[in-house]
Amino acid sequence: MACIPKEAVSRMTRLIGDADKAECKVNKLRSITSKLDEREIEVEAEIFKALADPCRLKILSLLREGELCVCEIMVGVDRPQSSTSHHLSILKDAGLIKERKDGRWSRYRLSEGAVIDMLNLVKLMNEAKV
Amino acid sequence: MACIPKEAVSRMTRLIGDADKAECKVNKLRSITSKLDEREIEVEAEIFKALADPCRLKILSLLREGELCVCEIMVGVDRPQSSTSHHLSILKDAGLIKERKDGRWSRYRLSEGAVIDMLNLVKLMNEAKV
DNA sequence: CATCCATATCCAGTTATTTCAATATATAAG
DNA sequence: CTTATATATTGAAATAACTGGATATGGATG
Repeated sequence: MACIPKEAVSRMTRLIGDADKAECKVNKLRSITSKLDEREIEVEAEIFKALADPCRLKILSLLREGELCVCEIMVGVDRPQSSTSHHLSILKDAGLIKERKDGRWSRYRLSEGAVIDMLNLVKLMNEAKV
Repeated sequence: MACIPKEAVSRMTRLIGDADKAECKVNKLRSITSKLDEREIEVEAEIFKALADPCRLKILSLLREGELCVCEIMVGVDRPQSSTSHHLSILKDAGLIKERKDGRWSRYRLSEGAVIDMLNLVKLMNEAKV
């Protein structure tokens, strides 16, 4: 309850007309968000944040072709090493890609699961917009 | 070609062993990213960015129940008016929600299409992580 | 047309992200 | 055990994003 918006409650009363019904709706709305797991939402936002960068989306496109090591990804996205490595760690922390150490090389691949579905979906949404 | 990582190319030669094969792989990797539409990726990142905030995820949860006006959303997410309005405009610009003006009230609803699938998918990914 | 009211926009302060060079770590090879 | 090499981490500057109060906009109402 960071800032109880009393202002909004009175607006709702005007909107709905009946003070009791408005009160009821307030409780209903609050119950929806209070049932949400704060931690879980945080993690979901983290996953979306990892996807919210053009360079990282390019990395994921590259990895659709299969496992690649960092130097190959650098070439694919045309970025310096430290930058590439940083993006990879964000994707890994979000669980979108997996790492496999192979001597001094690090090989990355897409995580099994919903990553590809996600990328396909957003492509669909984009087309729908236009 | 912001910064051609020659360093990476020589690494790839060492990784692959054969200089010709390495050259070939470089071209293949570059062709993947050069075929990507820069503008399209930008828009996709924009969509993910809109989803990458806990408050906005809460708003989308609220709207799964149906159309709501701004004052109701304020109550649901417990944020001041300007903040709520700002988040709504980001979601709208990304095409995730639609607005309907009704006198001086603004009513928002989820866009038809893939929004809900997206939210369900990320929930799945989250569970898979744990 | 003056006023009220719901929402949007602007603004300034704060915090988070991106970027890349420089440095650190860690594996391999001599 | 010293050197070379592949990647990770750090640090610092630039940019972008979030927040909430103040103000503007635009519809409704008298």
